[in-house]
Amino acid sequence: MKTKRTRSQEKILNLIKSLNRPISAQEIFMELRKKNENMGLATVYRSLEGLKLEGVISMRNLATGEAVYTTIQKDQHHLTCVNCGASIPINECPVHQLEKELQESYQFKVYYHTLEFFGLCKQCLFNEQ
Amino acid sequence: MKTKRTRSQEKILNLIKSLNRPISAQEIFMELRKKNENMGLATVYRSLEGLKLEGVISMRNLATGEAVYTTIQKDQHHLTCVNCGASIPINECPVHQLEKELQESYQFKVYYHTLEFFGLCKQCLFNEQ
DNA sequence: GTTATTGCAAACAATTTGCACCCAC
DNA sequence: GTGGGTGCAAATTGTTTGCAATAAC
Repeated sequence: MKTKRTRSQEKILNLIKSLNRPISAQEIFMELRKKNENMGLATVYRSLEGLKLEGVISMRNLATGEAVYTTIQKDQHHLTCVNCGASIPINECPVHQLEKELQESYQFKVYYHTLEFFGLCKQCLFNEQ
Repeated sequence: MKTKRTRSQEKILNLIKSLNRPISAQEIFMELRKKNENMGLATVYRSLEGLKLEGVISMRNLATGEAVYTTIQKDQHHLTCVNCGASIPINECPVHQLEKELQESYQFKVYYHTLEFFGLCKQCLFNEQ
């Protein structure tokens, strides 16, 4: 929607693009500090808000409730263990066709989707008995 | 895994079962209070933790970060608007087969999955331009 | 009597807000 | 000079923890 970005948004977007892992707002704050590109924590949150709205980054909540951000990577999903919180990436994704259909039937512009499986990982399954 | 539940867990599970909508921990606390089945907020959280581990309830995070709980309802997914936060339920779900395969290939006991689409709803799409 | 469960209040952590300052145009 | 963008600190909110009191077996 909006086209012009603030300097802070650019810095953050660059950082996120340069990583290939999800990163939390707090981590972004610290990473930028390391690079001497200091920025207030509030600004980090405000910038993420804008980028999210623009549809260039995705957000998901970890088992801890903490939110992490990435550039929109199609079809990177996870198995999350409700016991230990482990997050195992998987590659399969069967929702392309559905996404297309939803856009039309609901007139909803889909930026991305999250698909997460919750349960017990191999280890916890073993330890729990 | 565990079979015996605490009294608090039973109360909460009953409440959750009696609703057919997701409910937050805070709301559970207040609902129980209304029913004169008072319970400390900490106990609510501790009980939910146990039920989650047992695999009888599912948890998902709203756009606000707040966590809501339901009995495990197969295939109740949502379109979530990144602008206004609206959460539109949909019925379609194309991941059954995959879920089965994942259980086997990762030896991960899947309790449930979440599938959420993020983007702009009809209204916000319209207002943003 | 021993162990698990609970309530309360304090602690915590992530996020948001208020407000004064500042920089770009 | 005006307005959006920013930093800082305080406020808010959801959740977790410590501990003493209580209930279950």
